[in-house]
Amino acid sequence: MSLGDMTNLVRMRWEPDAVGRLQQAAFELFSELGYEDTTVAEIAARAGLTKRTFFRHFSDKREVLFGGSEQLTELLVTGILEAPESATPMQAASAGLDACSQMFTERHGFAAQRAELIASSPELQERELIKLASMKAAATSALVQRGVPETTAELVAETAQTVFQVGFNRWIAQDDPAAFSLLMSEALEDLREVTAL
Amino acid sequence: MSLGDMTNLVRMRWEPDAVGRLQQAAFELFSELGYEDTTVAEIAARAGLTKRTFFRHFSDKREVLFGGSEQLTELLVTGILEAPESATPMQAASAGLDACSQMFTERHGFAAQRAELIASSPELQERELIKLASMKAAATSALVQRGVPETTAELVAETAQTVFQVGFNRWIAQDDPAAFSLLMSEALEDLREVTAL
DNA sequence: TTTCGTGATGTCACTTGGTGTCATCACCCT
DNA sequence: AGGGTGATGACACCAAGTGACATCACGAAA
Repeated sequence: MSLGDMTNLVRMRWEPDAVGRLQQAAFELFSELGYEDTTVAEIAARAGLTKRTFFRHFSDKREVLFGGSEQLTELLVTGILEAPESATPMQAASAGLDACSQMFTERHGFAAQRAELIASSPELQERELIKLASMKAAATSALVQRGVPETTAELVAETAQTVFQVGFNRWIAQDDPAAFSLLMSEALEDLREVTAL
Repeated sequence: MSLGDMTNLVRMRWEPDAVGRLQQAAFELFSELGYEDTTVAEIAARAGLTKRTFFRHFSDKREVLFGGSEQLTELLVTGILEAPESATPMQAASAGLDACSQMFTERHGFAAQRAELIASSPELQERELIKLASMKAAATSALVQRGVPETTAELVAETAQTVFQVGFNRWIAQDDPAAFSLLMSEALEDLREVTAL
């Protein structure tokens, strides 16, 4: 089988990083022409590839915009699992969100652009929502792994998603990339106040 | 063609209720063959129509399963708006959920079947999620209409969605169709406990 | 009764997302 | 130099949607 493949200085065959080129081309074209008016063939052409190759790297047209979601899920899950044993379920979930803050802080501008693009297309919104749901499911099972009862875990994960959605919207609506964790905490605090009534 | 058809009040042209026939045919075929393995042409054929006519009544293949969502949204919104003026935002949102209980209670079996079908297909899950998001947006603006500040309204609507998702899952997992409102209340109570920690 | 307008449907051609299959080509290893 | 391997290209194909135009069933007016 393959032995001497990808060294870390990676010189892949042909032009390197087909995935990256496709993502870049797609982001540009979606921004220029709009999602619906961009064709997969156009994306592939700008990346110097063909339609068929696009679909070898991405399961569908939307997926090209959702590259980092697996890593983000992993950050979230490990953040939950590595929370102190004494932490309540909700505190563990918050730790999970905090563990994601670096990823977001480094890409404040990009995240905002991307969010705007997604907001412009129902198809992309649908995909975004199911990605969030998938992360919610991952968080649930991480909580269960911590010994939290299933029903509680589901509720906490659902609540964490609420906190994230509210906090994220506030985060991209302001200028400070580093405010991520703070805004998440504030969102949770506001949620407590609102449900208390 | 058939003249003595079944309508007792309204006599539509050709066979009556094309929309209903398409919904029925789609639900049957999705259950029999699965969503992905059912073709729009097949659905239309079973309803005695053509593919083109299907797309005149439904904007896409998924939409045929989401008929009642506008009415449900209206129930939710009027429930929120008609809550007593003294109600807190969260109480108003709960009143909105309560206003939906009749709709659900009457269709416990159907709702469960439908939920199972949706759970079987990512495409359908995406559509379900965006419908929920749309209802959340409607709830938000209803709350704003009540004088609730925008940020609070968003948070409350998001929280209400959490309550609904948890409560709904518990509702279809048990036998009593009438337990809807009760399960919603319990979900909110559980959420309070969990976030308090 | 005849005619006419209207709305729902059928027909057909077309674009695009997505897939299966096979050929090709660049690279690495022996 | 030759062989294996994995990424790509080429091509045919299916299904979701859409636009344009014809058609048909009705109700209403003449």
